[in-house]
Amino acid sequence: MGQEIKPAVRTARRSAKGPTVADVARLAGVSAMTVSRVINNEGNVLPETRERVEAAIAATGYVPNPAARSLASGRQRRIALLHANPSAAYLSEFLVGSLAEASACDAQLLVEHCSESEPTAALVARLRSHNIDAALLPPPLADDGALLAALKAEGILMAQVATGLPASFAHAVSIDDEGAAMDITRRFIAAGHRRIGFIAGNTNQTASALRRAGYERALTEAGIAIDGDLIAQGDFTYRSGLDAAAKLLALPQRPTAVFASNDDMAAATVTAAHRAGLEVPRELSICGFDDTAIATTVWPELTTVRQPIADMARRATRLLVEAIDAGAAATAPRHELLKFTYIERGSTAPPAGV
Amino acid sequence: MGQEIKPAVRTARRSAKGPTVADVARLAGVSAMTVSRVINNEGNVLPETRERVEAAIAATGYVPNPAARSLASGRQRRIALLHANPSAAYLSEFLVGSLAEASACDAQLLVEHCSESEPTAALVARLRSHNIDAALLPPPLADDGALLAALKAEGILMAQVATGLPASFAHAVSIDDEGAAMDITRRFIAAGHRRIGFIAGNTNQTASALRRAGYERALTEAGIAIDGDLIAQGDFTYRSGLDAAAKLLALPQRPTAVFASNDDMAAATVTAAHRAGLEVPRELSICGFDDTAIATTVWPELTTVRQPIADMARRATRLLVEAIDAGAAATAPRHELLKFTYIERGSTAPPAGV
DNA sequence: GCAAGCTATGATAGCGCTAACACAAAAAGG
DNA sequence: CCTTTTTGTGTTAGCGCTATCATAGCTTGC
Repeated sequence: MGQEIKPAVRTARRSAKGPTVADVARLAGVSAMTVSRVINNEGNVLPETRERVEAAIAATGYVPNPAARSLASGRQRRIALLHANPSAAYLSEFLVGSLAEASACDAQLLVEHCSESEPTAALVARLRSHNIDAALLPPPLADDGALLAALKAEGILMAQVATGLPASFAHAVSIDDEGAAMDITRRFIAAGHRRIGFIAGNTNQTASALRRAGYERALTEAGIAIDGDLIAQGDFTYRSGLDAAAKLLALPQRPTAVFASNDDMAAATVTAAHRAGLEVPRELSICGFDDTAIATTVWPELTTVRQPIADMARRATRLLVEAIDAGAAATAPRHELLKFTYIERGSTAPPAGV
Repeated sequence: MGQEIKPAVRTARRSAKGPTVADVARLAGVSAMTVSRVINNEGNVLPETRERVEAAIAATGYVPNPAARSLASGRQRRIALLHANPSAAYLSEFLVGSLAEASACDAQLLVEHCSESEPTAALVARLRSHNIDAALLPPPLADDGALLAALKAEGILMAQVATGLPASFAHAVSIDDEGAAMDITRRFIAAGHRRIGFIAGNTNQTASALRRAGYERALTEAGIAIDGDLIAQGDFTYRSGLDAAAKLLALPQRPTAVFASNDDMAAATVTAAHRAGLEVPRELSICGFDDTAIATTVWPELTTVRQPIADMARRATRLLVEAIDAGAAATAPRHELLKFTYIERGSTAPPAGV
C-alpha cells in the first residue's frame, strides 16, 4: 500500500576514481558540455568561461577518461608503425619515442613488419583491415615511392621519418642531413685533413644522397677537388663498410680521414684500419653518422653526428595524431627539421704530422 | 491538437560500424547480458546457450568494442615496461613482442626507463601515480631484488623475463639457460675441443651463473677438469669481452674454443682473435649467446643460441594481463620456460688438426 | 510439501563523455 | 526596426558494454 519506497540511490559503481566532467562543470558553474568544449579546444567559448573551466580542471585534477571519450565520439586513432629491417638500435629508439607520444595522445600504435617480398597491395590491404588511420614510416620505407602512393590512394595519412625527399602529400620529420654532412667534413678540413674519404650509404635511401652532397659541398667550398677514388659505395651494413674501407685504405695515396654515412660502416672502417695496421685516430680519423649504440661499442669510440631518433619519432607521431584529428579539415602536410648534434669522441684527430 | 508527432529516431551516430552485442543477442535469441557473459567466459551459461551465442558471434563477425568495455567495467590494464639499458637490439625485439600482445589483449603499455641512479622508491612512486597494474621486467631489472620487493609491497604484479632466479611472488618467463650452455659446450666437446674457454657474464644477472653452471656441468660430464684459467669474467659489454678474450688468448696453452656468455662478448672475441693473428674458426672456435643483430654483423657470423626474445616478451605480457584480470582471485605466479635454438654459423669448427 | 538455496537468464541503469539539436542573447543586415 | 545570422551555452540522448538486481525454474532437506 501507499507509495513504494524508492530504494536509495545505489552506491556508485566506481570506487573513488578521479573527478569527471560533471565535477568540473559544477565547480566552474557551467554545463558538462562546455567543459567538453574547453577540453577539446573547440571554438565558441568565451575566453573568461574557458579560464574558469581551466581553473576548475586544475583545481580538481581532472583527467579525461579516454575510454569514455572514444566511445562517445566514435573516434579512434590507430597508427601503424611500419618497419622493414632498419637496425635494431634504430627501431628500438624509434619505438620508445613513438610509443611515448602515442600513449600520451591516447592513440593506438600497431607495429607491423614489412618483408620486402610482400607485395605492397597485400600490405595495404592488411592495414585497411586493421582500420589504420595513419602510418609511421621510418627509413627505408620512408623512401618507398610505391608504398607512399598506395597509402595515399587508400586515404591513409602518413609521416616519413628521416627521408631526404618528403612527399608533397605526406608529413615528414628529418634532420638536415646535408648540413650535418657538411659540418663533419668542414671539421675534418679545419683539423687539417685534405684527403678525406667518403663511404656512401644505400642508394635506396634519399638521405644517402644528401649526406654525399654535404660532403662534396664542404670540399668544394674549401677549394678541395672532389676525387672519385675517395668515394666508396656502401649500403649501410657493417659488411659493406668493411669492403668500402678496404678499398679506400688500399689507395696508393690513402685518405687521412674517412667519413662513413652511418655508424655501422664507420665501425667497420675502424676494424679495416686495424687490419691494415693503422692506428685510429693518429693515422686515420673516422667519423660516423647516427650515434647508434655501436658508436660507443667499438674502440676507439666513434665521433659521429647524433640524430635525435626518439624525438623524431615523437614528432612524427604527434603530427599524425593532429592530422587524424583534423580529419576532413585536412591541413597541409608539415615538413619539420630537427637539430642534429656533432659528437666528438676518440676516433678523430688532426692528421699525423700536422 | 492531436498528438505531437514524435520525430523519427535520429539516425544513429555511428556510421556503418561493426555489429554490437545487441545484434549478436538478437540473432542468438538471448539478451545482451548473456552475450556479455559468453564473451567474458563467465560461468552460469548453459552449454547449448553458449554455443548458440558463439555461432551468432561468428556469423556476425562481432568484435567487442574495447572502449565500451573498459568504460562499462571500469577496468583497465596498464602495464609498465621497465628498462635499464639492456642492449638496444634486445629492447627492440622485446618491445615488438610485448607491444603486439598488449594491443591484442587491449592492454596499455607504458615504457619507462629506469636510470640506475634513481632511487627505487621514486620509481615506484612514479608507477603508482601512473596507476600501473603490472610491470614487465627484462634483464637486468628482473634480477633487482630491491625493485621486486618494492613492487610487491605496492601490490603491483610483475613478470620477470630471462631471469635465472624467479621470485616466488612474480611471474617469470625464461629459457633454460643452463641447458643451453650445456648444449653449446657439449657440441664443442663432441667436435673434439678439449680446452674450452668461457667468458662469464655480469654477475648482477642470475642467468650468468646458470650459463656458467651449464658450461661446467658439460665439462664434468665429459670428464674434462674445470680449469679456472679458462674462465674469464666479463660484464656482457663488447669492451669487457675484448679484455676477457685477450686474457684467454694470452694463456700459455690457449683454448681452441671460446664460449662467450653473450653475442657482444663473442664478437669482441672475434676481434681479439684477429688481433692475435688467429683465424676464426680454424684456429679458434667462438660461440655466443642470444642471437642478437651483432651475431650476423661480424665476420665470420657467430654460432650462437637463439633466445626467442619477442616470444618471451609476448608470453610475459600475456601472463600479466591474465593476472590483472584474475584480480583478487590471485592465481599462483607462473614460471614458464621457452625453447632455445642452437644456431650454427661460421664461427665454430673442429679444432685444427682433428 | 514448502522454505531455503541454487542456477540460468533478463531488465534496468548507468560508466564518462560528446553529437546533435535547442535556444536565448548579441550582432549584422536591409 | 525587424528580420536573419552568429555566438555561447545548455539539454537530451545515446556510444557499446557490463554491474546489479530481479525473476523464473529447479533442486534440496527435513
